[in-house]
Amino acid sequence: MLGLAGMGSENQAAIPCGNGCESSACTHCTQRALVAKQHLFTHGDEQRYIYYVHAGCLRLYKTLGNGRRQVIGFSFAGDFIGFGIGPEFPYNAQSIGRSEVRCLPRGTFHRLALEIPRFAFRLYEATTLELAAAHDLALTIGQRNSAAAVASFLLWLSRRNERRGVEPTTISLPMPRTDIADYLGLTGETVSRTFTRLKVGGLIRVTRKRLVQLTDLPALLELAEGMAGEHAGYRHSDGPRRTPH
Amino acid sequence: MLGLAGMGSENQAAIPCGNGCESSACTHCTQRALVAKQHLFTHGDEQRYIYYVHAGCLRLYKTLGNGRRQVIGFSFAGDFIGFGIGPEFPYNAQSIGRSEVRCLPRGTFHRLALEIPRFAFRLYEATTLELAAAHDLALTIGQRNSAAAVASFLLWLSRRNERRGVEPTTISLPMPRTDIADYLGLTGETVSRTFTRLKVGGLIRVTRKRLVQLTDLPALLELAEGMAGEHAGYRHSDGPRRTPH
DNA sequence: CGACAAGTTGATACCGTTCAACCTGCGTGG
DNA sequence: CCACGCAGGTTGAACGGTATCAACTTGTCG
Repeated sequence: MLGLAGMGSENQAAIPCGNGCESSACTHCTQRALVAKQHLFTHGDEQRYIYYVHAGCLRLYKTLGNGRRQVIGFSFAGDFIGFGIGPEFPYNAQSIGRSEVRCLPRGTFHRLALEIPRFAFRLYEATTLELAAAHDLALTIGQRNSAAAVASFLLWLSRRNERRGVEPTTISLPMPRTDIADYLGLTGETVSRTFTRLKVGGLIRVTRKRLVQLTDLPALLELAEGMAGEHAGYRHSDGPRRTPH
Repeated sequence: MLGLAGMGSENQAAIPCGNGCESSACTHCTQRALVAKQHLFTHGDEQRYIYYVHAGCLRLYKTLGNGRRQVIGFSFAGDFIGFGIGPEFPYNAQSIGRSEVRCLPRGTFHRLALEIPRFAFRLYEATTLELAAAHDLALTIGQRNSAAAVASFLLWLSRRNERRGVEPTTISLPMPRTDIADYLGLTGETVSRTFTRLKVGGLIRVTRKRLVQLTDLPALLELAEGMAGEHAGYRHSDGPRRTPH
């Protein structure tokens, strides 16, 4: 019903729009193609549409007055962007490479929500999943060290693959290192260094810079929880420490 | 209508329950009194109720395998706790001091949502506000240094006061320093040091440890945005630096 | 009052940042 | 087709903000 079937991502709300976006909400939708680094919208823009990513990948981010940037999420094909009720977008959405989005007029979207309870309930559900993802992000940024943060990032993408029936140990990273860094509250250099340490530790294998193979999932899981045991491949530097961070 | 009037907090969804919780959702609600440090629920508990904080203050937090804790929010009187659709709570809710909550059976809550579109839409709105707060938290933890983080925390409480018609320059902190620390991704010691630096800088005045007066809002706003100008009271240590953090 | 939790302050260590140099890969245009 | 250019990525050295550990002070509640 409604063409809003299930959820896909835990990061961006994902309500697959059926085969080709033929849901009732999509009746009057327009398309938009974006080139690399082009913004779909920026912080403060009037919220006119809710977007559905048909192809490509976007980064969602907020900035501070001094220019520092926090990536708050990535939107992949099949994800929705722009749930929210304020008059303006509270963050920026920018295409990473080339991408294609469908624009659903906010008005009809919300009218449907008020007419059809199940529809509104689905919006509630979807937002709830995004909220859980945002809480996980806070946990990662605030409490995980660089290794744990990168590990949990990779595992997140792995679980995402799994949910979509894709091989969960081979991961493609559409985004540059700096995006991963600004997502995890680190710098590009630190992310790069962490990748190589995971690599020499035998936990991952990197090919073509945007392709990663997870070769030791149990170790990655332990790392992500901050339980960097002595047994497995990865050891932080030299000598054990009390409480790393 | 419905007894669900407006929003109160940007942190926890706040739909004031009217005067005394006489909304239709509250028809069969039960009460629960909590003492200091008592948990309302913990991570993994079955989600049976949605809670309404009638008095007191709770901390919501998640933990890592190694024991590190991330506070993801504070729930004050008038806030709701426990929106979400999964079978289990994805975080812990613990009373800070003494508090009192009303328990709304999740089933009737969701049944109402499916029967009454406006109700479901309100849930969607409320969750959306929580999501924005979670994104702000990620920005704070990931990109603000300790001074900026504490400043934005105080300003958040100030705005909260303002919205409730309370004096926005006098702030009470029901939570201990360690909670603020785990909320901002810092340690209690760092929070304490930051408070005293703000104090000697003349930006705040601290009385009785849980009461703060904001004596220089413009400077706090600049600090929170990372634009620690040379003019105002607060200067980080000695000598200017390129990009602090 | 007395005990214990919470908060402050100090000394030191270190993880991640910063700055810088270099490498790599890919798209563009001569 | 190769040369060039440049963004993205890696690696190194040094600095510094924050964590850690520890001692002490303050506040609070029974």
